[in-house]
Amino acid sequence: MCMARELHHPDRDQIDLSAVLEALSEPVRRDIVLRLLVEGEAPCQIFDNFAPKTNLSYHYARLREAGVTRTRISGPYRMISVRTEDLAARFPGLLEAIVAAAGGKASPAPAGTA
Amino acid sequence: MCMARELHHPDRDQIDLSAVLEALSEPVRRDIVLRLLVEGEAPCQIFDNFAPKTNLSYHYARLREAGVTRTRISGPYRMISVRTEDLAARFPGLLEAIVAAAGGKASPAPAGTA
DNA sequence: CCATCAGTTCAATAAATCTTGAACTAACCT
DNA sequence: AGGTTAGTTCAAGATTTATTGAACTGATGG
Repeated sequence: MCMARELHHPDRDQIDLSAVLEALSEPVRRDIVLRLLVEGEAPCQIFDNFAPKTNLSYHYARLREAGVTRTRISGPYRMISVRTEDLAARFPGLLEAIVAAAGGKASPAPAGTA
Repeated sequence: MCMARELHHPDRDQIDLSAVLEALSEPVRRDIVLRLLVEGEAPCQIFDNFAPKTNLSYHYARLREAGVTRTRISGPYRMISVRTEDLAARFPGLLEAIVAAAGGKASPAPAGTA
């Protein structure tokens, strides 16, 4: 019913390993993270060709609630970024290993996005 | 209906990142892997206090089909082990990072198992 | 104010996952 | 053969996850 002005993000210490692995086990979510690591902070719309909007919204929420991403409201946009420092502090090397593992077959690099 | 004599294991090259992450996102399965890394190859029964047998059997299958573990039939036992070399070759550093991340709150070390 | 744009929430459905009891298999022991 | 042990398969229910259309919110621009 309400659209919270401040979105919930878990504290660094509360980031749960199961939640992170689960979040990153989903290909669309992993592609989002991969792309964000290249782009840095970005508006959500850069992912509009990854899936229908309503589905993306669901995936954003899962990533955010798992502590993998941070979402900031900036005017009409949601700026999303990976919580690299928090993840590195809590689970050293984990994100790097997953990114490296996914690197070979990363996001399909849809035409007209670079 | 049939109980295959040879269990199916994916080839090293076919181990899928999503499947591995998904397999290791489950706490019971992660605890099994953690314990196996300490014990080396072990009969399944060492996990009998982790969960009901029928449930363990399900988790063994998921780990095996994801390419995380290998199961070998030895007389009346199933010997299970982690495919550390295959995982290291396919996804370098991934298993180590997950183990390190889980290390702090590893298996509950149930009494009378050491 | 009205329209639009970015993205969410709701509701409903489909699909996958988890869990367990009951019945089973295969190997071993006496 | 009969009994035991190790672990699986089947069937069914409970829970979770994924996906989508419709309706919404909140900010911006005419």
